[in-house]
Amino acid sequence: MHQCFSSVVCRPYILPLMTSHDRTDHSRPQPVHWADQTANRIISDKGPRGADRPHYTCASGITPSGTVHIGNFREIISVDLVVRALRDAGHSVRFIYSWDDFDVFRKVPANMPNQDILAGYLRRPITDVPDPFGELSSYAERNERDLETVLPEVGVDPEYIYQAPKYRASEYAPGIRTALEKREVIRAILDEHRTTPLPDDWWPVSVFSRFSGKDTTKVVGWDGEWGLTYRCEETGEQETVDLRVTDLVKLPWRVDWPMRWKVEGVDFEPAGKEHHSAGGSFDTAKRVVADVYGSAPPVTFKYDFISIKGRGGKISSSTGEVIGLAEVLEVYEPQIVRYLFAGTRPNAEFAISFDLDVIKIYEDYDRCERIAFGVEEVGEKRAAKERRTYELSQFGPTSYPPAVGRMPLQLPFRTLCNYLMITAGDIDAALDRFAEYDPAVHADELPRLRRRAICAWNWITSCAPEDFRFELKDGSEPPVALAPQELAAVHAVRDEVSSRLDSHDEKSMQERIYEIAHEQGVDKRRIFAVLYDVLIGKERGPRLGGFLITIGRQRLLQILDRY
RNA sequence: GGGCGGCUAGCUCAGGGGUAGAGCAUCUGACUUUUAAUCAGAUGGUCGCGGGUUCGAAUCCCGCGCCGCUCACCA
Repeated sequence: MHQCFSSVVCRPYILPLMTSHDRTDHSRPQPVHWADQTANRIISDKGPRGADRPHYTCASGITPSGTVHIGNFREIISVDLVVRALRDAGHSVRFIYSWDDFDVFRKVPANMPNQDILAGYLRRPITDVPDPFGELSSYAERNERDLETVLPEVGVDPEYIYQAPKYRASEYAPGIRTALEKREVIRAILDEHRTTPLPDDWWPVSVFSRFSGKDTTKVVGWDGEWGLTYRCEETGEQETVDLRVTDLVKLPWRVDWPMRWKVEGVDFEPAGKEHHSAGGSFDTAKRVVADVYGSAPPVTFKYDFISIKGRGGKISSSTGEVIGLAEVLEVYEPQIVRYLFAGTRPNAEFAISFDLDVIKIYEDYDRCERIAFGVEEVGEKRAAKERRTYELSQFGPTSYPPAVGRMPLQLPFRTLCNYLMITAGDIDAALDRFAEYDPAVHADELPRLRRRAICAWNWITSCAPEDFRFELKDGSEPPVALAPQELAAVHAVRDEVSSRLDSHDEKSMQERIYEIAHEQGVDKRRIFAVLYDVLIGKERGPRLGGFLITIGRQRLLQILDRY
């Protein structure tokens, strides 16, 4: 049993249930994957499904107050993985994603265009802020759409809930009224952790002014039922609204969150570490949902932050670049994005790398796949974990095990990069260079293979270190200056290529280079440096024997004929 | 000040009462040494410190120490 999961957050609600069955049932082994462990916890904490619980409800959500970045994505994918685990266990699940687009626009993010236009809309609900790109109906929708468009690419497809229309249609009016009725209960809960107590005239609601559109208002009274009176601080105007029809009132975050748990019947929702400490918003929300709304808080866990390695370092820099899911998908294929998150415990921080680590991640994933298919043998415990991680990384109709019934063709990332550099990014030409790749056999895998190739090429052109990159010459460049013996060696290589390249394999070609070095009296280290210089203008390069064969006779002669 | 997490091999981390683990690094060997290539093998740790429980503790309990994060505005 993981210590972190029995934190104070849930203790009052899980203890009675756990003693009744799961804890005492030793016949069933603990699942190896955190998503399955969480699913089990949801089932045992929340009880079996039944008439009043036809499905488990798993929730995620965020304020679309800016570009949704990869750190925010951790929450969504974490929920998705738990949803998968519940469904794999045979349960019906509702997966909701709440956009808090009735939230206030507090500051203009650096990565948005038309900054001064946006600045004019501060303190209004983000659903009323215009799209700075001038395409969609609002700033909120811009940020929502950007994420909603890309999520299906990683197999995530929640039911979206938009809070602005719900608030404006007064769907939450009963919840707001309850908050007003329990004003002092809420105040007491929030005050417990505040340095300065909430002022006497504090109310658990915020109101957007009908006169200014902004939330710079003050509640001046409540009639005990549906009538709420506020004053607009900007215009001095005052009016009384009916909660059942007004489109101006919302709950503050710490009350809004538990209210929605109650309304949607949320059984599970994780939260970032900024929410998950004593006095944090989850901590107060779980008390508010219990003491104000009379409902048990969801099962939860805390997820840690994501950092970025090899590309600026921060997810969201003040200079404007934001690393979102779309940026990660430029370099990592979708299953590997899932693999990154499925393979890391949520409460562990990790970095998404854009540097040389990318190669290792691809290799790790391919190994995981081999283990999952039993092609590579490891210990049973490790195998079980890798298998499950692999399963959770797959999605869609070709989910594990694939319909074709065999392990997908693996194109090693490093080799793929080399081939792409030789073909200057021509993906089909690069795929053709793989001996294992047979268009007739692998036709159904072509989209996936192409996707990997696109990622590899993106990585080479925008992330890979200079040392790694090369560009094959085309023969139009001025020849490299060489000593006579070196020139003779190059000629010998040219002759070899011209007459016998096709009869060589990687190894024999490599050996032939050594022979030529010996025959021409060139140092064996030196001949490699010379050939790399001639071919790609660098001192080092991919292992030469295979490299020459890969480049092919025609392109080699195009270059070598200059000598 | 409160809360959470970490402290295990040189590095990154897994393990969580029963002989201390992996990858990378290092070293040795192989491939007539070539992008941080591949293969075989080896070296390497008082599991932060101090107590306790136990036949047995890296693991559970108590205390302490660093390091980091987070809340105490807003969300």
